Amino acid sequence: MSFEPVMNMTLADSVENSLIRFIRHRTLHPGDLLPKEEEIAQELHVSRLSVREGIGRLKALGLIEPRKRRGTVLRKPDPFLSFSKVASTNLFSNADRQDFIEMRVALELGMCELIYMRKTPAQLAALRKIAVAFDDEESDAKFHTQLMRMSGNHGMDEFRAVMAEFFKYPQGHDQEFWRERRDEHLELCNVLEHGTAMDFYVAMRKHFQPYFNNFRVQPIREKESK
Amino acid sequence: MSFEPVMNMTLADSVENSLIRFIRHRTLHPGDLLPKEEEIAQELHVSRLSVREGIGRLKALGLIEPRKRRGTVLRKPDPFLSFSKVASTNLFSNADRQDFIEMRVALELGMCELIYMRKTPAQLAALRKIAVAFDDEESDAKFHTQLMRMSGNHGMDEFRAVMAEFFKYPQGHDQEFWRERRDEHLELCNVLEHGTAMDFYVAMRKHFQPYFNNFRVQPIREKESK
DNA sequence: TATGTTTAATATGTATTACATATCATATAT
DNA sequence: ATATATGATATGTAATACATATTAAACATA
Repeated sequence: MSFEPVMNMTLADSVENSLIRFIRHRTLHPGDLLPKEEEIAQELHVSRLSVREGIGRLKALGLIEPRKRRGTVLRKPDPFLSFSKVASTNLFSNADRQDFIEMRVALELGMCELIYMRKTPAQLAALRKIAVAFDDEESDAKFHTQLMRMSGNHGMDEFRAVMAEFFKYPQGHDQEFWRERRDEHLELCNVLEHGTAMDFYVAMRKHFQPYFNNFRVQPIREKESK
Repeated sequence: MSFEPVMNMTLADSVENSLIRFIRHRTLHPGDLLPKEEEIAQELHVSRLSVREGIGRLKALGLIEPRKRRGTVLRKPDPFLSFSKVASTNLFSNADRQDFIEMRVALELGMCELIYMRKTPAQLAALRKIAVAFDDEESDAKFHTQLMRMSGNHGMDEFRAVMAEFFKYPQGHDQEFWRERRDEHLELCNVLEHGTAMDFYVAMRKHFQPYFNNFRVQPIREKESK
């Protein structure tokens, strides 16, 4: 059994929650306006300062965009903006990073079928062009970026962009390794064009083998201190 | 061609960025302390208020935990905390939600091999117990939660918890549908225990067929206004 | 009519000051 | 050795005042 930390909310925290609830409960949409800071302050019986702190929080989350004279306007939220900010601090543990790498590989594998379903001749041509011009590690990233774009899933694009920070090839890269990657990329193009969806999955799985070699097999993990 | 909005940074925004850069550049770790608000204010030539706003932002992102008399202490960041907050506002568009559902299915599919690699007899037993006791839609969620836990990827757990909000079965659910799900769950247990990794993937892919039936096939998406 | 300019109103942005409050560290008492 | 009191200190909250940007309306210009 473990204990939860005692509730320790400041007014700003409380305002932050109130604002979020307000948005959901009123079913506001991007473009809508929040009430004036002064009004909110009166409503919640706190000073305008505390309201501003709460609003600042929502701004950090990318939920709103305060504008002078106009008011505070709701934005179409970017799901991965805050994740990107958090990631940029470099505060994640190695265990976290490993989790992300696994998730990234899993996502790309799981997207195989969507890519197969939605591929267009133009996109295939672009992919093949990248594969042919294969040069270095950056080309590899380009190839996979294009592949993910072909999934037609916009969130996937963003997620992968954030992941790029954590994402390096496990082993050092010699010429031979990259030549193999290049060949595999070309083969992936062929399979994607002429094979079945399952063929494509199998090829992708093979392509990711270097990662799987590095994934730990042990089912038991040390419990994080939290 | 489209135009970017003009740069419009407030002092608080600037402080927020400075703090993030500070953390990364000094390679601080969870548990470390930020300088006193007053000191930061002097350093950045802004008022303590602006510093507090910036600090509040980082708090919204779950990066820090200010504590009286002690100072502002860095936290082990929770990668999906802010995402969860954003999601709870219900501001996402339907297109976003669809993306998330696709990502969730993709993740679960892509995790198949990790689950297979890391499964333990105890976990398998627990999974089978859930499958046998299958009852309603909630049981279904339980089953998949347990499955994801077996991937040994902690981030995956959290991600799925957030996704749960968006995640409902596409069609309405009659008795027949749930009976089928139950049978498939039991079959998944069998395959996971006695089949190959590929067998398991195929079974999972089949299990997710209802979702794929709902995924659009058209490769072209309307461009969001952003 | 369509485009500039001026003006005033207004909501957010910033600073200053003062004080409240929680908590750590030290000293003291039992 | 444990418990209690005390003071120092960093964050939390409030009130006030003013700065600044932006909108909308009125007006001017071509």
